Amino acid sequence: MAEEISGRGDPLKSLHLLWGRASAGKRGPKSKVQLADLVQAAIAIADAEGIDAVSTRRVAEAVGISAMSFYTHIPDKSALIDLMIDAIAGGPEGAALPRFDPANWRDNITMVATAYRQFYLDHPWALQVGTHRPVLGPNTLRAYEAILSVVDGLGLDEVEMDMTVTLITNYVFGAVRDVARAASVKQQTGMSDDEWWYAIAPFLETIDWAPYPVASRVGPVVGELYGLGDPDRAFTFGLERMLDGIEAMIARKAALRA
Amino acid sequence: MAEEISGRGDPLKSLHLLWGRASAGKRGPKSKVQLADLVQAAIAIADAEGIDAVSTRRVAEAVGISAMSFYTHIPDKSALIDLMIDAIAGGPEGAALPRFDPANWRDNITMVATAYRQFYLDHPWALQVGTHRPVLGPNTLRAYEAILSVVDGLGLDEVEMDMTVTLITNYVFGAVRDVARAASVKQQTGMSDDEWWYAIAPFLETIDWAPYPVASRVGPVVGELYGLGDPDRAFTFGLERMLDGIEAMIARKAALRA
DNA sequence: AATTACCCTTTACACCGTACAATGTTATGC
DNA sequence: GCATAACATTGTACGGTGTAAAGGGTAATT
Repeated sequence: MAEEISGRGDPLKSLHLLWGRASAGKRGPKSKVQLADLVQAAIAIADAEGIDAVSTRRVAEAVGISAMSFYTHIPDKSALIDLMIDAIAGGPEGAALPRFDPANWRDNITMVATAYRQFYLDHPWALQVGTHRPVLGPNTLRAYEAILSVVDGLGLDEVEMDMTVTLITNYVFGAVRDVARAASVKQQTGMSDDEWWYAIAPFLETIDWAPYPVASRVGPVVGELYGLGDPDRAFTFGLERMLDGIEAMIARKAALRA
Repeated sequence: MAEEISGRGDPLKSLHLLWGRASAGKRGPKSKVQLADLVQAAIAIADAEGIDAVSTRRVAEAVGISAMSFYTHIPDKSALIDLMIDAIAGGPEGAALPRFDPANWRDNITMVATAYRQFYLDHPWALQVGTHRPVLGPNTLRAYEAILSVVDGLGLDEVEMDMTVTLITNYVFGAVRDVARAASVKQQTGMSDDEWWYAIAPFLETIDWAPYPVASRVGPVVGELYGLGDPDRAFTFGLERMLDGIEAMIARKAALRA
């Protein structure tokens, strides 16, 4: 299994585990470990060494059970991934959602987008998990509720709200990918960005740049100022453009109503 | 190797292969296969069955050489991934870049963004490849040149141009992820979205939706109209918002100059 | 003719996810 | 009290992965 894909196994089994509806097991011997132990161990491994290091064998060993005992608690690896995703979506602890004042919608979106970005920066391995089919766990749902709330009360209809949320999450996902991946690539290759550029620089000088006039003009300027680019600044820049675009839509709808 | 990461092995080896500077081998017997044969075979497998199905053994077998013979041509799997990415970045055939008229910049960006999206839709496995460190092959560079060109001549400085390109590519990447992933998930699970929803629907009715008021209001409306959502419409919607945001920036800069 | 450089191959290792069967443990029904 | 059903845990095994190591064959160079 090369790529981790959430929602791969029997969806119902994952859902039952996500919502704590596992049958619990009355008859046999007590479990040596809890479901949450396995999930936390897996997250710890992923945070420390990346998602690649998370194998069923390693997780089982980490909590002190044998490789196959893992499957007593979790039906397959994709269910483990689902549980990991929902667990980290919970954030540090189940804090109540703040009340968002629509009047400050720009600040609200900025706050939510930044938090969403931080989520991925804290657990960059989550980027590598395919989440087309949403992990419908309690924490994931709460995150969706939060981001929907910040576009509520702006005069948008339901479909526009959903598409605006999609716009925001899509942008954040794309924007965080580079910076988070940087860490994981370095982890796996043991080579920093600077070392990498230094290694390939001599070769780049042998390339004929004539077919790439704009790139050869822009590239050096950007590189000199920011190295590989300043992810924080690029994120803020893109977010501002997006907010301006959303503002134009809100203004247009308000004008229509007047 | 669970996740494919480009630029993992010796960067110089990949670069030499990308630019056709491989030593070619004068002394020994003729190669039974060409480098391009291996790359094309790997792409065919990935297009048909996803990146997971691409293993060095299968690629070697597909072109008629033994498993280890693969390593005569390509130093390791990450180099193969690099070559695959650059090969598909070339598009159908090396067509010359169109001249972009800055006056039609909205159309230009739309065209490039749509083409970039189509690139991922044609080869969804490319989404799963970590590309933090760019694959600096000729075709990839040409694609970067193209997208930089459409933000050239708009009155932006080099850094703004780069960040605008980043904004666009980030959005497209995020936007295409869902729809492309849908195909790959279905491929791996053999379950369509409808089947999936049908399977989990009974469970969803047992959930207490009170903590998720906005989601439970928006979700059904969106779902009824579009099922899991209309990716094409969502893409266009987000792109329009982004263009509006870029337009505001261009106007502001023009006003400053006046 | 000898050497050298190169392509191809077989074998092997350590890892992966997990199917299967066996063994041990506990709460329940009689 | 005891048989039984339900459960947890375990070792073994299979087919897959990337690739290191070593050896055999072939063709151009010396």
